[in-house]
Amino acid sequence: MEKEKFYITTPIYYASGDLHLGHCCTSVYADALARWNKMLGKDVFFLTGSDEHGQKVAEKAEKAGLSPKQYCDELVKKFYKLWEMLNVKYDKYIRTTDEDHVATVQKIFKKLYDQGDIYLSSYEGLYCTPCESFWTESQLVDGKCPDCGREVKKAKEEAYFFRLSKYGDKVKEYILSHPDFIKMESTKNEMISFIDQGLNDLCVSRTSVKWGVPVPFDTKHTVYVWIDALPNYISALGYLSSDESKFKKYWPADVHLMAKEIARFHIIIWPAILMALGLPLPKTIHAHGWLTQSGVKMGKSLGNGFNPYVLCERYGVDAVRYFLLKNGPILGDAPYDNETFLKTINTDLVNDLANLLSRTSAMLVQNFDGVLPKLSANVQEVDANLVNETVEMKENVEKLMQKLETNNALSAIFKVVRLANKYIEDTAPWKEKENKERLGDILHNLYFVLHSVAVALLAFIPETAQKILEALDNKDCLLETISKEYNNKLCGNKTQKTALYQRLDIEKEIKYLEVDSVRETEQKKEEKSNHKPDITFDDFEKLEIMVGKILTAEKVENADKLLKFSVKLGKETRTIVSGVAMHYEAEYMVGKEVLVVTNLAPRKIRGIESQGMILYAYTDGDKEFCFVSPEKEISDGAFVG
RNA sequence: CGCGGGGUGGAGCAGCUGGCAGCUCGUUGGGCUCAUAACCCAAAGGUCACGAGGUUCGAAUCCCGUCCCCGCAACCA
Repeated sequence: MEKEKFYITTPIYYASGDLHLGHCCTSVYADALARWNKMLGKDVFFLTGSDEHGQKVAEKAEKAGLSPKQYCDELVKKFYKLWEMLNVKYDKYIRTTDEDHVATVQKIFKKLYDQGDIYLSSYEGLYCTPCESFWTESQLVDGKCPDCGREVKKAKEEAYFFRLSKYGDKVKEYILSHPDFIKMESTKNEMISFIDQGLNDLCVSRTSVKWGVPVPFDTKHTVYVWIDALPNYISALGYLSSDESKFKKYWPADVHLMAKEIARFHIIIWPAILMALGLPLPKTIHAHGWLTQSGVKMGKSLGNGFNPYVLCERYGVDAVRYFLLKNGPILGDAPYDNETFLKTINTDLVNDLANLLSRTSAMLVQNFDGVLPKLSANVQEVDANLVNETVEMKENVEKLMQKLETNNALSAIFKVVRLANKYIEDTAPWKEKENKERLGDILHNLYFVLHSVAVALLAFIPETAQKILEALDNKDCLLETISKEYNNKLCGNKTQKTALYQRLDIEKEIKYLEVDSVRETEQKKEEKSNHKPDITFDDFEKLEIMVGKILTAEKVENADKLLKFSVKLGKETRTIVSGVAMHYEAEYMVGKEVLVVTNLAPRKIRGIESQGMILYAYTDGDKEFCFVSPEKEISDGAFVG
């Protein structure tokens, strides 16, 4: 009989910078699910990889003085290293620069074009010639290119489009008729309402981006991310290649795992592409939440991602894996902070698990020279309860893993660890030194629990689980061993006294980690402190800055951030709109003296003409923010220079 | 009326296909000595945002209204 298959994927991470703890969360999560399903005897295929095309990668490479491919090659080495470090054991690592992937993408593109699902049209927007970039109205700064500050002009670019609009209803219908398709109810609602807003056809090629897969029949275009990155899930299996055996075996995917910000692409665009190709859709898409710090998403763009390399090196892989699988954002968002991380490790892994092994192994060594005695026939109620709970644990974990809930599965396992610690209190083995049979039974049952727990943990924290099995001198690692029958026949293994983890000095470690993150943010600051280019005195002279007195202030309707001021500047009074509603109450501003740039070209904001700009002082991300006032009261209309 | 998520003991969360309010940490008191100052027990602590609102024999859980937080969108000279 053929084995049941299980195909699980992570997203292919974008190769434009280092990975952070959030990426680790997805990958470790996927790894645990893959390992678990292997233990269930399934034929598992676990795919991960990297997305290496696009403008951003090309730019990064240029800055580093490398070709895009060289740049990716270097960066991807770090990715490999991270997954190796975290014991993420994938079956295939796909890179979008792989030749066979490129070939598949081109075939897909052609196929969709030939059948009319991709068509040539034009993309209209505002174009900056030197930067070779299109911008939308709202991206412009001062009506000019946000990158270089130069004029943009309306331009049309020839581009290929995918008929997404044609598939919206079908995708929606599919979502509604397949309750397991999207794990998270909230995500499901969001996606449906997104579809209901109406879908536009999707631009799937660029002529302005050179670093990408060339459109096979029109090579001045490159394939844009949708048709390049998303099909990795099937190109990795050899779809449309000379050998489709893997594709036939593993597709459709059982689980696509990802963080929620890319849910939309996987739930709407990807299924539409698959439908166009006439392929079955993945069974489950699970878009998990984010690790957050004080409510903010943790990521490289914010410069506050905690360094997974540091955490692994100092506390061990399994500490990180355990934390991510237990406290990570398996469903909604989850807060991360160093203290919670350290406490979780100390409490669960050290105090509960490692200590259980320590005390059990110590007693076995002291009283039986480590050799596990046979179970007697005198089973007491406490014994039976403990064994039953352990066997039940296996069933619970199986159910929870079926639902992809590693956090609850781990809770179920550690519940048994606690029960075992309690069992020791209840049976007080140290009082049974004279009664070898009873003492033997107690330790035997504890041994069984430890063994069962270790087996159950193999998917989650494999290194630790393996160490426990070694300490127990036991090589059986099948889930079937978590049973009464197995317990009954256990005996003879020679346990060694083992300390799995050292207790962490939390205060000391917090300091260590803080120092580390301070170091990191300082580096980031330095990188960011690029000053603007020098200007001449003449340039400066062009500015007219005056002291103004705020006469009235009110909130602008339908805009969260805007306040509308009337500002007295000597004889004249002007209307100025400013984006500070998040920082100041309107009433508070009335009567204040502020500095105003008075010769800035007027601009309409939300229908109101703003005739100048009020100056503010602020730090990165507006963490500190204030307006600038003269040191003492001075007549409004006074010049600043 | 833009879209969406959320408001549960000091902290972080679960419960939300309705039936005595639960978990981890923290706090207080006690126990044990096999174990890594670990482990075990007990206690305190919540009118489950608000509405003397609706449905129901019964609501944290379903419906309605209000307030507040957080994302996205809009907007930021």
